[in-house]
Amino acid sequence: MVIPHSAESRYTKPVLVAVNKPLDEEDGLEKLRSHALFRSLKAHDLDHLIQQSRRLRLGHHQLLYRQDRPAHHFFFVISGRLRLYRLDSSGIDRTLDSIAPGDCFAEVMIYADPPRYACYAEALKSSEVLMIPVKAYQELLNQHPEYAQAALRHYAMRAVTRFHDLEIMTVQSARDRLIRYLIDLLPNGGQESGEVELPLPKCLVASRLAMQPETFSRILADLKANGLVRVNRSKLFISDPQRLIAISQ
Amino acid sequence: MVIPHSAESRYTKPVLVAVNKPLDEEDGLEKLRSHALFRSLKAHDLDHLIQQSRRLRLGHHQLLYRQDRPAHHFFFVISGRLRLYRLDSSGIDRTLDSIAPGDCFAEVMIYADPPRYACYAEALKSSEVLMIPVKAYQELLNQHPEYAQAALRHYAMRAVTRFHDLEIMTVQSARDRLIRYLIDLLPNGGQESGEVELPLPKCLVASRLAMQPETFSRILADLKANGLVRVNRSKLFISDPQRLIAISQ
DNA sequence: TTGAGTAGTTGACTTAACTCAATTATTCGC
DNA sequence: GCGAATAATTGAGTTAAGTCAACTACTCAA
Repeated sequence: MVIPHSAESRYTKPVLVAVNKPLDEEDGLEKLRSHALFRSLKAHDLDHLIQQSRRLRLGHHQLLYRQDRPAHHFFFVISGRLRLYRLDSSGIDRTLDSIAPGDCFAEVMIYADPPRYACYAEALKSSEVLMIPVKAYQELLNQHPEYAQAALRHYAMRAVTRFHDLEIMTVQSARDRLIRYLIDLLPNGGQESGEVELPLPKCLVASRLAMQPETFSRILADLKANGLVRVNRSKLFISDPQRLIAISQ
Repeated sequence: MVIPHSAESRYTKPVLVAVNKPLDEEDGLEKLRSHALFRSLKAHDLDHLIQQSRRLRLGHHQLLYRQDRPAHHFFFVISGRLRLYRLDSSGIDRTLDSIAPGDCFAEVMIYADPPRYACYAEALKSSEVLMIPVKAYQELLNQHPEYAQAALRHYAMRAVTRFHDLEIMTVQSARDRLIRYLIDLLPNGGQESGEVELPLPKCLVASRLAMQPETFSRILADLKANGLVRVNRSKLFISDPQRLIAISQ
């Protein structure tokens, strides 16, 4: 599936707009402080890191960075939502992840010299991110090696998350992949009923799950017809996750 | 697909056999020294770590560790080959990775308390591994925080590798997933022709690529009939990777 | 508020991949 | 080296999911 807007953004230089207002509590400073990567940092060190960072505003569908370009920064999402995707030689767009406020991201091929981004990152709606220089963070780690522990744990966890994503994708039927994807969106891993919001537009969830939008739509319609989910735009109410899990086998 | 031997090993306590012979140059000590996680270590520190580790021999299909069990060790492969897989509630076995001599592994859910393995690990043939206590490695990092840099890079790279694996799995056609998998096995990323050896038996490569063994066999037969690959047991000769890439779009 | 463009749905038809079954190779322990 | 067990291949029939097309429902920007 070729997504028009991303094919277009491929040829658009990202013009990044800085926001000069400093980060305040309402802007997610609290979320930043409590992020796994930063919560072990002394206030003074975190402040210094923030001072070396820039706050950016991204418009709807605006490109933040490109696959294979040198990666001098990583990012913290203040507001909005982004998606990570890769393009292959035929221009097919594969959505691989979505990023919510409070997340920190940038898949970087760290052994390349210079390190390069492993994917494109694009805002799904108007968003704000904090652009943190890798160098500044590395200097901080050099000065305070005890901080590296948190970074190590963060990356180890990320590797396991991707490993889990990979497991879902080895499920052969489109229907079962979708069910497992929905269950994973539920807070307690499907122990109790709940409402989930799709982190991506439906056509991109379909891309993420290696199926056509039509197939996604039909599977969801079928689950709805069987009383397994109630659908309201991008919000899905799952009344009985266990029943959903049961039919996926 | 339920793989008989793994369903069986599920109920078999892994009886790990220690090898008392110390690691020597022929046993992959050189490979261990040059591994990304260890090459920055001073000889003395690495020796101490090895002394705290145990060398294990694994028989064909022997289970090394189980998903969700406490993870007190990680592993370095001296010889043989292992696979990582997960089992779901219906007993379906999903092969997610294979591990070769010289690799270091253990996907660990590090935020769990205690940390737990994120998958099963099993020897594909008789193998030897070095079982390294996580505690010993962590103590080493505490004493020499500069070593954490290497670990951080290793995990960051692992996350990117899994991200790339995920990308392949978002390819919708079984044929194209197989082609991309083969291209990735080639040394230069498909720039030049070469022979690749499947790191897993064909039925497990099929599982890894979310297809049936029959489908795998038919696709390979078709590629062979079109002169795109020459097949000799688990060795495949790919004479023109670019042509293979071209037909996968 | 309107209209253009994108996203989502549904139907009809086609095809890739699955399933089941039978047969042939391989592997590995004895 | 033999024989049982597992892995791989091939055929035939079925089905899930893709494709193409038409239509509807949003969204966003002028």
